[in-house]
Amino acid sequence: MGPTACGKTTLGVLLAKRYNGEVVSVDSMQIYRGMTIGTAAPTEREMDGVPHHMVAVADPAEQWSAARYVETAVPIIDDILARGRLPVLVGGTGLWLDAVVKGRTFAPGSAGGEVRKTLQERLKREGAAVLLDELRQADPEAADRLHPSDEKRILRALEVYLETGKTISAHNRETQALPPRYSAVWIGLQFADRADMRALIGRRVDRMAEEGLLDEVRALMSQGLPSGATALQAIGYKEFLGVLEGRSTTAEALEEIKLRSCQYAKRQLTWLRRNPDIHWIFWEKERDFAHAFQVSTGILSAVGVS
RNA sequence: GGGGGAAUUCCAGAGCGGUCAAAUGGGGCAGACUGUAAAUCUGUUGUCUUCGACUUCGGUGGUUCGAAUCCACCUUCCCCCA
Repeated sequence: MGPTACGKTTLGVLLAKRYNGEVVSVDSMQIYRGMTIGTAAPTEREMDGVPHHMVAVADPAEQWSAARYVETAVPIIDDILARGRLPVLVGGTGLWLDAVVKGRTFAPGSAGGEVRKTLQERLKREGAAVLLDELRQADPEAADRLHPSDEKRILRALEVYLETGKTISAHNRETQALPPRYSAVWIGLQFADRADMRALIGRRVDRMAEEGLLDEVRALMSQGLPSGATALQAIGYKEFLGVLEGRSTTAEALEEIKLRSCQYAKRQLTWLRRNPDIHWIFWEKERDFAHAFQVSTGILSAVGVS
């Protein structure tokens, strides 16, 4: 794992080939169909004959979530293991990665549910402070932990309580106590110098445009996506949508995409950095896959993977 | 050639004699994160070892107890008339 553009896809395939493995993508946007260019999803050629799972398996109009991902991916991973092969999880969506590997469960509560709808309306009408007070009655622990501006999480915490009668704090405690689902070897990629990462992201975004990102966005929109679709949260798509609608120029959109991508990469690093189990490989200037491959196999053989 | 306007901390942009190291936004940096996570939220951002001290608001002088704020000149940029 690692931030965008760090070379996860390539290294993943190399390792899968070496260890008789199959790649399982852990990426909240690559799961959607028709978003190959903008999410830098692996192409047929990049896959190089290695089976890939959880890439382009979902309708972009659908609402996927971490929980749904886990439900779907775990049987696939188990199947790979049952066939005596090695699952190589490749991805940069931190929450999803942790949820799969560490075996965490999510409290119920559906996105389209009544409870949420009601809460959303109340949030709009009464404000977050009121909901936070209410949460404090049921779950003072969560209320203390949450920032008053963190509307999303206040809402969710309250939702969990109303839906299940159990506080989200209690749920989190229980799920964190569960043993990890898999004993994974974590390998992380990142640039030693942030400027090099930025440069590469810049080049990659330019290439996306050349490869026809605008057409991809147009095709996606012609399917009539709901305006709130999760897929449209993807960087690159929302910006190019603005170009299609004449709100901005291509040049402006490209700058915006580069910026957002760099910021996203930074957030990914923040998430990953707190995982003490990750073996980090640092790129100096250019990405050197031969080197990374060598280091990775060294790490893997040290823990007995062959 | 004549007339007018502007120069502010990384950027944009407030401030228009004291309460200004200087609003606000952006960017940067750091952090959080459990059914939207490529999303969302938070902190911080002149220097120094804290109370605090010190150096900043194009440049140089001046007025004043006191200036980013007033005056003069200089430099650069913009606009208008020729």
